[in-house]
Amino acid sequence: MVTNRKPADNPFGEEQGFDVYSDSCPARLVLDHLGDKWALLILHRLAFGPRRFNALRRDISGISQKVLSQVLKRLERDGLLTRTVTPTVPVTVEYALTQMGAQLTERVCPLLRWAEDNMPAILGAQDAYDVKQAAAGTG
Amino acid sequence: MVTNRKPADNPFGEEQGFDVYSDSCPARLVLDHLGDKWALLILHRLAFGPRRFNALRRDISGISQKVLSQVLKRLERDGLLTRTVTPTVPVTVEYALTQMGAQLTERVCPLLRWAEDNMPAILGAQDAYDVKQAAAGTG
DNA sequence: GTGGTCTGGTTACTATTGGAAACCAGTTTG
DNA sequence: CAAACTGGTTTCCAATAGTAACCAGACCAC
Repeated sequence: MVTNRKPADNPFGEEQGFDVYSDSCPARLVLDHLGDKWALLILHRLAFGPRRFNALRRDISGISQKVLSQVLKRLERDGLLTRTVTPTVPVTVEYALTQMGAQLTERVCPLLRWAEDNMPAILGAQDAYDVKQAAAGTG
Repeated sequence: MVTNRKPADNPFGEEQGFDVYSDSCPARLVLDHLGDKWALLILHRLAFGPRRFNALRRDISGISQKVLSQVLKRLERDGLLTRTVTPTVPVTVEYALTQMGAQLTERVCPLLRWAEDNMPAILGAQDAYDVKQAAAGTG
């Protein structure tokens, strides 16, 4: 059941049948998966080209095997990447973006770039906020 | 302490000092917040213009007061949005994107648009995957 | 003046998830 | 036989997410 709510005050007017604001909309399912820093990092990393499990693990410092495994499985289920097992010895498993995954990643890259570029401003904002909060608590 | 690791096989060559792949990089902090479907939805919603607490709550079906409150606070701390309390009666609290938040949201919108546009393909992929998994389990 | 509604939250409590570390299985190397 | 590579799964605990209830101030109806 797809929702078709189109808010009257939506200046974008771009909805085409799916509405992420509705909790019954399947687009939320994607968002649930994207709402995951690891997924964003993995997609972005695979934009560099296909990559094997342990290579990804080493690339993305801080991710655990379990989580990497889980997220890769999710992304594969979503059709965003493919998992290719090559029966070499030891077995090698290569992950690569599908065309759909590549399209999505095109939208993800600017986001990560922005995050990298704007870190100083954000850290400054956090600092200012914390100072203000501390002052409010003190006074 | 900012990491400067620039993988040799990075075909983008776009890093400018921050590296989201490193767990010691502050850019991860942003990603931690973006890695949150609610944050993405809220930012996208505020792109439509300033909005009050309960308006957002009604817009984004499924979000609870607690989570909305938490995420708004986080985004405010990051300097992505402002919280303006107007001492009317009852008190009204308006949330609006900062310039920085608006910039980020520009990058978020294509993502949500893509999610909406590509739902059929993703649902199809999920279905195919599940069928394949079930068959593998049966056989 | 008592109850209900609006505003915008906070506070329990619980279910789900996230993450660190251990373990598994196959093969090669020492 | 042990170690290390491959790519995971399992176990356990802590953190988080979500549900529902409660709070506080001011308005309105009665």
